[in-house]
Amino acid sequence: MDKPTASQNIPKHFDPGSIEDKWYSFWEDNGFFHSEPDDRESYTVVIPPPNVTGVLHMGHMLNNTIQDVLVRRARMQGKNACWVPGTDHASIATEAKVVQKLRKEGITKADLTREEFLEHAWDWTDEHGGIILQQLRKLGASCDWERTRFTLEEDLYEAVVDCFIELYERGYIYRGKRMINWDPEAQTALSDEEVIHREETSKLYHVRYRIKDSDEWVTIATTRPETILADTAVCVHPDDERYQELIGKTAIIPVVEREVPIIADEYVDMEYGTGCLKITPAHDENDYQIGQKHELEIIDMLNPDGTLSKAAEHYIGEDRFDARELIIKDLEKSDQLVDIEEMQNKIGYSERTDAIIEPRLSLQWFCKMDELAKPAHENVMNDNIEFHPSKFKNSYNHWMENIRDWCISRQLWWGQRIPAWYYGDGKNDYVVAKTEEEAIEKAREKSGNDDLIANDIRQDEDVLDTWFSSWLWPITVFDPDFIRTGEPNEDLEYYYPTQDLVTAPEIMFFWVARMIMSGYEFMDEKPFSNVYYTGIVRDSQRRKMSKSLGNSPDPIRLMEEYGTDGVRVGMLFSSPAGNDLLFEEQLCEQGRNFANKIWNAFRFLSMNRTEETQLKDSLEIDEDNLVDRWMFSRLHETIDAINKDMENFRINEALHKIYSLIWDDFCDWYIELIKADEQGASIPEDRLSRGFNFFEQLMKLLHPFMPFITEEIWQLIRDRDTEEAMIVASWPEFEESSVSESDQALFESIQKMISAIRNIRAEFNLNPNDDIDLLIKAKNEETANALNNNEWIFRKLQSIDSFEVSADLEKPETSASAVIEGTELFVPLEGLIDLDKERKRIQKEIDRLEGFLKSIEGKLNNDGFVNNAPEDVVQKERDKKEDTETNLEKLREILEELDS
RNA sequence: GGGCGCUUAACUCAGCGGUUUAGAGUGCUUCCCUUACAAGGAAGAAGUCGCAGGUUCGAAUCCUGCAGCGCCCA
Repeated sequence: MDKPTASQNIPKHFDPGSIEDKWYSFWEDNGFFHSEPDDRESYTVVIPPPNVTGVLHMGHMLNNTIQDVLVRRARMQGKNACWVPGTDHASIATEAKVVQKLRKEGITKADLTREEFLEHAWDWTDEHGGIILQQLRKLGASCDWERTRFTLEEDLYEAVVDCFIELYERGYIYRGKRMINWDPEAQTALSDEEVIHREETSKLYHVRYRIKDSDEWVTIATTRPETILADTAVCVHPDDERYQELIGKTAIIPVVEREVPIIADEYVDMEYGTGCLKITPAHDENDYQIGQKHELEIIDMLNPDGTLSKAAEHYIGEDRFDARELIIKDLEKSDQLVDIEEMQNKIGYSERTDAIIEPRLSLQWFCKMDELAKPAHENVMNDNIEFHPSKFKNSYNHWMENIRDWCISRQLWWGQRIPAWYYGDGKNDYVVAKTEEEAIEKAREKSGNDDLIANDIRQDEDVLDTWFSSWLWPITVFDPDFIRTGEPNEDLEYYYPTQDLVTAPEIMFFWVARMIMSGYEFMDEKPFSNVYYTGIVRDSQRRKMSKSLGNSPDPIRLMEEYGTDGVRVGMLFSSPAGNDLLFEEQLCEQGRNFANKIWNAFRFLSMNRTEETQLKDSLEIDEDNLVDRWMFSRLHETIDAINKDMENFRINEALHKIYSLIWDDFCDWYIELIKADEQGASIPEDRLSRGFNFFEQLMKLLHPFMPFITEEIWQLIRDRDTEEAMIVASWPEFEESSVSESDQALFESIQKMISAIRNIRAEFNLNPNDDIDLLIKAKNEETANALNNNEWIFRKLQSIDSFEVSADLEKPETSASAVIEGTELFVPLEGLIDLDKERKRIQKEIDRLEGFLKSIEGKLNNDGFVNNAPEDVVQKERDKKEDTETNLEKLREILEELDS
């Protein structure tokens, strides 16, 4: 490939669209993403598998960019980096979409057999599946695509079934009738985590119940009056003086006219409502507990679709909310509705269908949590697994301490079918087995009926919670057989435990906690060492970006418009760990502009290159050149800082540092200073070579963040063999000896002097091309020498006629001046200078320094400070005081002379 | 109700070990199309770090309380 040189036309604007696909294919085709176990240290990340039929949104964009940054850096560090991609079948979400699609075609789920439905679901998956993986490629994700997994693949499916059987045999899984969250829309049970509670204004209805054989009434309060139909008791607090008389009497439930006992239980809050509680054991968790305690009747008044069942006796077939209206009218008619009060309460909605959740007593499969949770809890609290940021340990701790058994069965078809087989209607007439044959055998044994045949048993119709499959992800992506065999294969041995997991805090309980549980249960080892929680991407009104709100920009469009590198940088820039990110397109613009800046730095260097130019293989600075030494020192200082930031997952900080090193140090100063000495001339070869060498180092540091432009430039700088590609280039090594504080201090003080001169030019409207004379009265001989040696820096950056530096220099008259660290700068401006303006300028600086001095003196005059603060801190203040006093003195002198 | 956060420039946010009268990007003002880059350069204005206490020699930073906002859990 020809390297761009002076003779070629390099476009002024970087065009990301023209190179991204090229480099992505190059990386993929050459196997750079692929990992096989070897002798190197492994660095492994498993992707949080997105919904198989989903499309990329901004949250994915952020999350996967962060993963890619971590993986690419690890790869450059020489680790065997493996990022396993894949998708999740997302049981309820996908099934809901398929049901919706069928509905549009006039088909309801009930019309279909399980097999027919699954055929539709697979068609849907084939049609929409994998789009998101394609989109991840666009984002530059360096995933090992050969390891792509899908949670419903045959062997992963089998692993989940194995896991169920194994945990059943270990005594963790049981079947029971318990209060669960029922989604009437999807008609399935949900786990506690799948219910979203939202605060709303509701009505609290006060309803009076007649006391049997008396004219007395008791008034209860409820937000769900339709459930009155299933009341089986009224409950008061045993210490409530208002109701002592009533305890033990019988109340008559309105509308259904059922007689129920009035019981006493300390659960009742005397302050809430009327202090009288209606008890509906079938439709409220707490009522259920009380019901159990007092052996109350349980009346289930709801059908699975949320309509009223025969057990309700009234409004049968009506939806529960219509029934609510109807019963209110009837209560009014019978004069039993006493009051309607407005109040705030939390209402549970289905995470997926947004239907209002009905607590319902139901026979489901549960996974016991206490034993499984123990090591998972401990090992996060003791930082064996580190959370970043650590504040999330608190919510994790709280959840773990209050953990409840996990409802794992779902009344759905899309997922891993529960391997339980029933041979009768009795509570325990079932066996858990992997195949029908095994089930028959076990059933024969358990029932004692040796004549049982396949027709006598039927498999459980339900599937398992999606998270019951994805909690095995870090294990089964490497070895799906492990759950069954207990013998790790080579991959599992090598890659497990993985290193880092990057995910959103909202799935800490759904997924992270459970992966940790399954990791310890099956592997006896953590699944990962670090969990990095990203922020939530919000819009400028702080709303979470979501499809339904339509407030999320399409990331693909953004990448096309701003370039993938630009969008990646834009997202990372304002995204510290765990803090939400208010996304605006402007962020992408900043990223794009940065890419363009880099491109033009490259363009400039290339324009000074000819076919004959020889670049040195590696960076060797000119030790006699302060600018080289300074840049080298800054480079190493930054390598060190970036390494530390990355180790602490302060990714945005690391990005800021490389951004500033490239833009502020390299472009604004280093490049300016290696420019040719004469207009129209080319940069001498050795200087140019060092420029390129530095640039190569910068590109390496930037590569994890901006993979495309860095690879493009890397490849345009030299001809490289495939294995010399940027993606596998070695991460720059930090050398402490390369950092020189004195070189940096000297150069920085020269930078300040240049800025001071520029300020003078701006204040007095001097054209950049107008020559000035510069006289510098150095604070001492040493400084005078140093500045004299670097006269060329001043001349390169400023149009200067005469340049004079000395420790004892006679001040010129009518000049503009500045004092930098005790060194005085004079720019004679006879005729041009506005003395009044200059006086004000100097006075302003004096005021600033006086304020500064005052604060220093405040500290030094404080005995407590001088006696208690560490000596070096006190000394620093003394030095500052002295320097400031020197500067002030000089400025005052200058001002005096201006006045005379 | 319990827990966790947040409140810093006009806007969006950094500020991790307490010690340069607080940083970045955007926006704003002035100048500059100086042949790498106007998607740029230079200079500049802009903040009693939510409020009130406390600890300390010293607090945006640690502690307590309050207010406002947000999230999670029941």
